[in-house]
Amino acid sequence: MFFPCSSTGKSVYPVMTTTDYIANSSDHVFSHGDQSSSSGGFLGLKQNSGPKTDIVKNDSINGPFHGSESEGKSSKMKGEKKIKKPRFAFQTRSQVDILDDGYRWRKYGQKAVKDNKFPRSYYRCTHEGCNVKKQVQRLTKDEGIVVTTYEGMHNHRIEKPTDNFEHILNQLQIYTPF
DNA sequence: CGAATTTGACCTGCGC
DNA sequence: GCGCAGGTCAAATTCG
Repeated sequence: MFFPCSSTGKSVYPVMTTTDYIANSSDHVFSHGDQSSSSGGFLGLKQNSGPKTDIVKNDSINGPFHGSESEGKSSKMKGEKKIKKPRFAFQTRSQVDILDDGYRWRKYGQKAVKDNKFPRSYYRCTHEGCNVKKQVQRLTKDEGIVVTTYEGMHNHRIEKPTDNFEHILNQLQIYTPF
């Protein structure tokens, strides 16, 4: 296991899913045939079987995320929150929630969601000026799946040299039309 | 001792 | 207008 999360030998593999399902809350997106795991390693980017790799992301109108950072932190984040930031989610097959992707995340909240019995965790990138957020949620349907939703883009280099995962992220950025 | 996590309160958007 | 659901803050606590 050469993943950063080494300790627990989890298998992170396919990267895909848009953020549509989050906005529309349509569950059909989850019905991918995940049994295709272990198909040529974790790097499911090569949609060989055709199941995943649907990075489409729907940042709707606003186009690129220029306003991702610098949110109105005046008092309690009021106003100027109209622009929705582009978000995109991955589904990962993992036994642990903490998917260490090489960045340093600080947890700032945890909430129970209505449909899922598992709580959702909110993380924020600790890098100065990098307000990238992500949330991790485990599916009630099958707890082997963890959905990680990223919000925003890192404006700095990866902090932890994690072997080849940086390469994966690179590909991700290529796939994402930002 | 500083940084990260925990956890309940608080805020906001949305549907009724 | 109210209540619910989701998202964030911040004080206290734990961890390294």
